[in-house]
Amino acid sequence: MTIYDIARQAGVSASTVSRVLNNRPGINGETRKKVLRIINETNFSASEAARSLVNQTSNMIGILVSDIRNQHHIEGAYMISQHFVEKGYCSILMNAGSSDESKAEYVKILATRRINALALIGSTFQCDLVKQAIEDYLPAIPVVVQNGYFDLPNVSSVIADELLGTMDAVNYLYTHNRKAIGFINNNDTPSNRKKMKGYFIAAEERNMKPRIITSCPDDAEGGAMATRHLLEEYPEVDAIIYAVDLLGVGGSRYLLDIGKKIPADIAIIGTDNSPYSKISNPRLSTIDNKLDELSQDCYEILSRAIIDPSYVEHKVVKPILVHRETT
Amino acid sequence: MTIYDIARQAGVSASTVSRVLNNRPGINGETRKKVLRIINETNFSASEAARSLVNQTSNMIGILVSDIRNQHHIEGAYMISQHFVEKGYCSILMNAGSSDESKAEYVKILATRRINALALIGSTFQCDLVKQAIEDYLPAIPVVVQNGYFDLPNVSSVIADELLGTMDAVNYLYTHNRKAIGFINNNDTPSNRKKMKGYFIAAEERNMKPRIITSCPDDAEGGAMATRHLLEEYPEVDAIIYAVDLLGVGGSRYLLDIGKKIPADIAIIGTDNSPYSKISNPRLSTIDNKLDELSQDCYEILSRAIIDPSYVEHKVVKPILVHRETT
DNA sequence: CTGTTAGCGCGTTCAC
DNA sequence: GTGAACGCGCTAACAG
Repeated sequence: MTIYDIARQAGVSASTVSRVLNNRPGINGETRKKVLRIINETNFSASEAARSLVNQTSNMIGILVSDIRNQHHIEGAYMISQHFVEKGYCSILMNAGSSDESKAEYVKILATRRINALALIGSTFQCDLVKQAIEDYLPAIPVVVQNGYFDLPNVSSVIADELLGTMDAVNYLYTHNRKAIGFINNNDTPSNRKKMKGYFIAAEERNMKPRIITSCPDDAEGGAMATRHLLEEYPEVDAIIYAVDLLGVGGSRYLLDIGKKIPADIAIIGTDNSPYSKISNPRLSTIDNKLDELSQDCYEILSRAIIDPSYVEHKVVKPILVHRETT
Repeated sequence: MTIYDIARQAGVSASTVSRVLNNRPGINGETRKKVLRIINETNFSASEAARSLVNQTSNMIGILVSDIRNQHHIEGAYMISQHFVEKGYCSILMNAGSSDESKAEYVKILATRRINALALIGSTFQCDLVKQAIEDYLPAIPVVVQNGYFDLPNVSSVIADELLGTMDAVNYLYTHNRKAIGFINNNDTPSNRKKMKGYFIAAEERNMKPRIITSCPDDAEGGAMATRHLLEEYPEVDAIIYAVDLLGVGGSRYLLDIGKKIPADIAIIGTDNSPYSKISNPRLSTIDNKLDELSQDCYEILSRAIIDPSYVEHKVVKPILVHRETT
């Protein structure tokens, strides 16, 4: 079913149908009505492929997330997606996978679909392959990275100052009488590197020996295990900062299980102010990296850049400490 | 940049470029190499819009979820998406919103994109508007509903027998000496109606008075509140089944806070075997509706139906009870 | 093995 | 206010 079929049934030409479809002015009211009637009767829907081809624009916004099952990334994707949908775009969300290769591949896939803008959610997109893919295949459309940075003329960034956030956490704990503060990291990402760096800097400033687990499985179980390891190596630990809330949830559960009191014996601070931190028992204190604010900014930047392709912005937002039951 | 540009630079015709692009056999090795070189040098990527137009297929799979932030729906979407991506499809995930209107609207949007297949994740898609939209706009492509059913020739379904699951939970509690079993529901969905129906049937079979909260906010806070209401009305309650794990997490926290022992005083069973149930403290016993199995089945059915458009299947999977620390 | 031609479904001139 | 003709970028059929 094409506009020609509609045209024939309505006794008009295809261009008239096209005009009706696109709400163009300068059409006889009766003609318009008749065409509209046929369109509805036949449940006709115009091919976006054909439209995209002639209009040279797909009306689509690409949103890439390394793993859509990740709660705080999907929240960001959600926010951006909803905003664009409201503006009439068709925003398509894709799971880009964990490897750099597959992320770059997805950039290319979206390029073949001729998207109008691209949002990359998460610091792990910040890698050479993705940068290269953008340079090669999307050199001219607006791109924004949530929590990552590229030195490219068409890509903006909105970054949480996680180094500062972690430093604040260490300093808070230190000034509240914790002198053996540990840090537990899950995996190696640009974002986590900033957190660790913040931890090291603050520890050094306070003349504290760093007590750190640099990697563990990315779940509650992993947090528990890593906590055990940390305590085995540094039994004196009286506070732990976790690179991710979920780790802290597992860790606090483990500490409770072995008879520690929280926060009396050991204080705990997670990261991200995720739903997990709110519902865990005890409720987790956490470094709020303001991910929702980041996403909001991503959307706004992209919106502007779609109108003015020369628009690029690099923004940094400051995290805050949220105190609940573990500090 | 089009294949004509490539053709000119390579000194061949556009069809040769097209053949190279599509790995068609019967091309001189040298010619192929030269074309490939130019393609790489120029970072050319073929327009999918044009391809879709001529091939009459977009190579896209639509996946609709009412709210992508919902953890167990996104898990399903993830699984289906990954499978199709491996098969070379471009699977696009969209947030269809909570209203029936917007869900139907998204069906239409995907129709204009001429997707090859559609997966609807969640029982809330089971409504007249969506059914109508499928009939009108996607009457001929394979559709599958996870946890919902339509009487339409092209739509399959994979359904969790939640009625049975809830009955099992009631019966388990009853045979373990709980005689005042409550049920807490969040919102009105086809899926939740089945759970409540199961609860009512089992309660009646055991001659138990139904003790129920029919709606509450869809979060831990809401679960806590609803639990308080339930206890106010029925102080004798010695077990509670929650329509959703997260409600149970909030509920158990509330019960602990007011000094109840779990499961000694009150046993608790959630629903879905979600991550929340695993990490909560105490760890939640839960009705596992096997959502991952459902999604896997959705994928398999859709795969088959893409090849054989007459293929339709309606499958029911049985839930099981998972016992952890609250029973 | 390769080029020419036509057409996919739509939007957009430019006539009338 | 409306239609005819062309072109968007690509693939397929047919020649050669």
